[in-house]
Amino acid sequence: MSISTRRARERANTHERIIEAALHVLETEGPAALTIRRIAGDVEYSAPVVYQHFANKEALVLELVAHGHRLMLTRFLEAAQEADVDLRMRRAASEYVRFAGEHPHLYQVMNAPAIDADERGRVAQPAVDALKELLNTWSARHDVVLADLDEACETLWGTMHGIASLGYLSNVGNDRARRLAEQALHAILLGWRAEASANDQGRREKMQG
Amino acid sequence: MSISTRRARERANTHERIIEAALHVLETEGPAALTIRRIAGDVEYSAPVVYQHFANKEALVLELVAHGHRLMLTRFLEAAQEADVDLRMRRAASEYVRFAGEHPHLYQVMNAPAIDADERGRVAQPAVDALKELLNTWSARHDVVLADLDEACETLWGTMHGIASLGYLSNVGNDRARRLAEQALHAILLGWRAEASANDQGRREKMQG
DNA sequence: TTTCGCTTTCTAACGACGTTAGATTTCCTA
DNA sequence: TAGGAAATCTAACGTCGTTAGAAAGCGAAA
Repeated sequence: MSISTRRARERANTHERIIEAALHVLETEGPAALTIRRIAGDVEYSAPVVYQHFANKEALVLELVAHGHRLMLTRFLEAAQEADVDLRMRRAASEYVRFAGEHPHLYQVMNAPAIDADERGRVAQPAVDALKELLNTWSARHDVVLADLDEACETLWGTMHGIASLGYLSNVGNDRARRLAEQALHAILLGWRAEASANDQGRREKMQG
Repeated sequence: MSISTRRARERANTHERIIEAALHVLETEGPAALTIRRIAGDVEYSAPVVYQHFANKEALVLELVAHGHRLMLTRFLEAAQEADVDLRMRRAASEYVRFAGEHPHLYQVMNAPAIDADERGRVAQPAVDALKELLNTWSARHDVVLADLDEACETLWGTMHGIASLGYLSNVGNDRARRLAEQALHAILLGWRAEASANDQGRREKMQG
């Protein structure tokens, strides 16, 4: 038994090393440098060895995407330590954009259209759930009844992604993008609260009239 | 003179046909199918001919990006026909997302990280200016003094791009994305107005106290 | 200890890509 | 109608992802 377990351990180790090497190349040299031969060279193997661990390049890249989302979730959960709900949302937005700025290439691959939408959805689910919960407690805290929590979630997610994108699509730097994200979040939440209180007022007037 | 002008005309014609062929391939079959050989074949030439009209593939793609932005600007200006400022903004947002949904591959290339940020900024400038003007009249209409018009513009742009991205990044369809965009825009504008009126009230109280 | 067989790993290759050099053809001019 | 410039093509280079088949390594049975 000992020998096959050792083999399995070595196999798993190589698997891990390939992912690490790929991640390193991606982060330091960008997606164009991320070739199978390069990765194989970095782990001191020939190219075909990579295919014993991953069906194809896409599968390997998907692992990097998953890794990226786990990393992002960690950040998110750190921000969730914050006691105050409003500050928590603000920090979450800020950290999201900061992540995009600190790992630009990884972030770009995480959100590349080439990645299958279902797969991306799968690996991003935990982060989406965390956002959903956060948004839920926020709405409870401010007595704001959101018409559709999922839609509100998507709106926030999309907004943050769009503004984070500005960091590399335009020449808006990351610091500025972070400020923009906080402002946008602030405006949206304020808007939702304004709408909610307007609805309340409308309902009250109807009751009285 | 007649002969060299004819040559120039033919040259320009070929140039145009290459762009059209490239655009057609991109829109109907996606970026993966957009190869030099394929484009050349579609205009019934051999591959190297393309290089007499474009320095390299990137330059050709940049023309497609520019074309896309012109198309988008057209939509934007159509939406700007709307008399009411608020409806105009709403329609602009809606049309932006609709464009992304109707030309998904073109939109993706327009916002691909591989495109140089400066070049993108150059071709997108007219649209940004139009948005800036629209936002300006909106803020005048509602007596909202935006702290920084450029930042507000970037925020809106980023937000719309992010939500439009949901159309292909996640499984949010284009119809839903368009609704989300309208809602997000509505919330942000409401938030800005709420903030502005809060500032006004604060100032008034200070004057009185 | 030596040979067998399985696993691991490598070399070589395929087809497609962007791109370039050099041969070939086309077409105007003298 | 011959010469030369312009236009165009064929062939190739180096790179990519990927696969087939040879070579090597290594634990177990004779």
